[in-house]
Amino acid sequence: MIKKTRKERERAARKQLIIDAAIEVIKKNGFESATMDEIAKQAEVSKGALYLYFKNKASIYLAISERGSRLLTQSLSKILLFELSGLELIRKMGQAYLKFVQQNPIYFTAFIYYENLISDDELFESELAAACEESAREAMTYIVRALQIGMQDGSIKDTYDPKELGLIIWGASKGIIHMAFYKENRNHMKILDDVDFSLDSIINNFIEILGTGMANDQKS
Amino acid sequence: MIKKTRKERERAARKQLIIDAAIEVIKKNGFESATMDEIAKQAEVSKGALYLYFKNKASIYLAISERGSRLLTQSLSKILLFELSGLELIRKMGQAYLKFVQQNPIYFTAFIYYENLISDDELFESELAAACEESAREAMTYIVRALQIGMQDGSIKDTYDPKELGLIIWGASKGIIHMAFYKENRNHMKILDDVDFSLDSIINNFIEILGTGMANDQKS
Amino acid sequence: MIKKTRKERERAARKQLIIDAAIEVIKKNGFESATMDEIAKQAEVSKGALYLYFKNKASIYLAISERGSRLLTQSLSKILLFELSGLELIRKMGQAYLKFVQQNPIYFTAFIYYENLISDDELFESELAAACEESAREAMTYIVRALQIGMQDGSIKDTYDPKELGLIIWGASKGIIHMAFYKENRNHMKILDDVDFSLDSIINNFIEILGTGMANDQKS
Amino acid sequence: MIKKTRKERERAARKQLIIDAAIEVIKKNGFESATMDEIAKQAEVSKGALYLYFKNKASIYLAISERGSRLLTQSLSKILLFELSGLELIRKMGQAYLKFVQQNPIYFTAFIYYENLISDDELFESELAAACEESAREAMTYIVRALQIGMQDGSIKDTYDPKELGLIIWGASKGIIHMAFYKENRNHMKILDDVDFSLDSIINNFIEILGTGMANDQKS
DNA sequence: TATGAATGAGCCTTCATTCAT
DNA sequence: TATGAATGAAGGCTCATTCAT
Repeated sequence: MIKKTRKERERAARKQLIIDAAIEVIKKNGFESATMDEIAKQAEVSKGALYLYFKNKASIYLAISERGSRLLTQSLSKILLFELSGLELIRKMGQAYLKFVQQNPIYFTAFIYYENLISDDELFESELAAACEESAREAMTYIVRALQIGMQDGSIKDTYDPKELGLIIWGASKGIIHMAFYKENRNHMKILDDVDFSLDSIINNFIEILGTGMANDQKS
Repeated sequence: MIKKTRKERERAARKQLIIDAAIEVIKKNGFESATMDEIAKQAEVSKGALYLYFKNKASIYLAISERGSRLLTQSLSKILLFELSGLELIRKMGQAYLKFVQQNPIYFTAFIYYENLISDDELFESELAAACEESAREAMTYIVRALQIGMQDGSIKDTYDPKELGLIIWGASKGIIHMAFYKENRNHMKILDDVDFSLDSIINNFIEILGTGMANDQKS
Repeated sequence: MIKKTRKERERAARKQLIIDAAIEVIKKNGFESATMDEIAKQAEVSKGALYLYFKNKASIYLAISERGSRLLTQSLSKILLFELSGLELIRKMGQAYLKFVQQNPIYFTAFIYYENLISDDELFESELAAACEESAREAMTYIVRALQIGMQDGSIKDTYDPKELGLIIWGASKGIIHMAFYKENRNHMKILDDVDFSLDSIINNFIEILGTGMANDQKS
Repeated sequence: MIKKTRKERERAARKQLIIDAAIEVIKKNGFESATMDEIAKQAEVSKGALYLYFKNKASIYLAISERGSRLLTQSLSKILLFELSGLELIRKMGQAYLKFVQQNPIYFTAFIYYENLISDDELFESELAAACEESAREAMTYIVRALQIGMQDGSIKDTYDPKELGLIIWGASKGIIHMAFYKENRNHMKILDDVDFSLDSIINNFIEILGTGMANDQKS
């Protein structure tokens, strides 16, 4: 029994090493130009071995996405442990998202690439894709939970459906962070150069706006 | 002089035809699988001619992005002509953005693809890339103008820097619309399946939240 | 001594199991697409074990041929036991050949494949190849015997050399049966579609022609 | 008009050159081990150019078969021009078949390989495959014609259906010649070593047997 | 300016065989 | 004897780009 479990562990560990290697290679040249040869070399493994652990190149990329989704979702899940108001939880989640993307830019790129990959039906029906979707749904649930908490503790309006609100926050945050991400990692996107504010400032202001609105005097 | 100008006009027209053809091809199979052969055939032009008008394949893709940026920016520019409050202008701009993406999904995909392309420095320094950036900056300016108008007419809080606020709106809208786009065009992204709300509802609510905030009773 | 013999018996038995497995795999997808992995799995044996019993993949294929040759030869050998005229024996042998191929199409395909394999000198000099050749020679001998019997009992002309005649019968039968085989097993070979006659009819007529000739009135 | 025709002629000529090259390569190492690289090198053409003229590796092989079928059929067709009895025509056709195979062994191997190739449906439905089938049918027709002539001039029994008889002759000849072919081209097939008779003798005797039968006194 | 045939580097994937355990 | 993970050479095919005409 133990023996089998050890084998499985080793196999899983090897898969992780390959994913690590793939990430390294992608960091250098991007997703499109990464080759199986390079990944194999980086992983110090034969090219054939890659196919022992992954069905094909796309599967490796999917696995990167899956790991990223999992890590991000884990990080969000821990925020719910804090004793904070719902609004504060949402704020913390936004910050966690930003931090995650800043520390793991490759995963964010993978998320974007993922959306291309799963146009392929076969891939879409794979276990890994299912895991990605499940992670995303889980992350979404944490956001909705925080919103529901906020609606109960009075920190968040209860005039919106929490699910729809969650979706809005999710999508908008992704957009903001995507923008922030490009500002930090590439030297293009000149629009961003006109504005000097730090990303943290932008994110914080974004969350504040989400909270209080940008309209003046909305009560009167 | 006139002769040369006519030649230039013809050349520009031919470029547009090639871009049209490329868009048609991409519509069928996506960016990654479009080939120069197909584009040439669709444009009813020889493959060699493609290189007479564009430096390489990436340039064609860049040109698609550029055209998309220009069209979107034009559409935003016209909104400033309306006699509306700043907040209303922003709302209208959001709706225009959504409409543009819904009617021209290919350009939106091109924007995303563009971000990949310009990792290549040589491309980044091209005229086309400059035009893209310029369009984006222009679009951004229209948003900032609308915000400034709103701050003057009192419909928008003046506690934020209009540029930063513009950036936030721009990024967040892009995120929301990206999400909406995938929900409409692909049948994956299971998170979205849990929520039934129409895109219009999501966008409108997003804009409303931007306007009024989602926090409850923040004055008291 | 006995111990060793048992080991040998077990080894031989295992070889047979592997051959069985290989045949099953080949039945599914043909010779060219059968892989050692599949054969090992089908044989419920490790891939490494395959190489304990056979030098390489070609050897397995050779072994299939060898078994086929042996079975066919056995079936021919039994015909000599009948108390029939030489001509009748030949007829019976032809029918036996047809029956064998119909019941064991895989062996027939293996014979054809075998002829490709033994282009490789190393393989050609193997024990298995020798066994194949020996079986074929044996089968040939049975045919020649039948012919000799026929020449003695007067049912077959003695104007031909029995060996040469045997060769002719052997080759021609193989051709007829090959054709018949393809007609049954594949849906191509459109020439065959123009003719409706049953295989049995063709074979029987072939044997009759061999016997009586197709020329008219050759005596007068 | 002429210009287009010339292009087409050049294209056809280039195709023939590639087929020539493929034949050369196959002569050296057999069908299975010939590679596109080698064929390209032999044809003094880039690998990519191969795919300009042929869809596939299989298509090249098919084209070899097609050329072989055409040549053989042409050679058979000319025999019908002779003023001979039907039986003599058949005999001449047999000899022509043998001569063809002796002079162009590669085509004969191609015929055998062809039967493997067209298991693939897509290939089977190709134009080239249709041409092969058509050639075979044409060859068959010539044989049947000769038989019909023989039945009219009294040189061949009219008790058989000419089509069925044609099929029998076709299949049997192929078998004999296949055997003869291996005897000449490979150094295996030890059965054949026991018999010293020349191929011509075997073929001639085969045709004679077909004509007169091997049975003694078949009238009584 | 226009053509499209030709190029050839490059990629993913397969699979027979080996070898440490 | 048995395993099966690992190897790595080999192969078919694609396609952006070039260049002779």
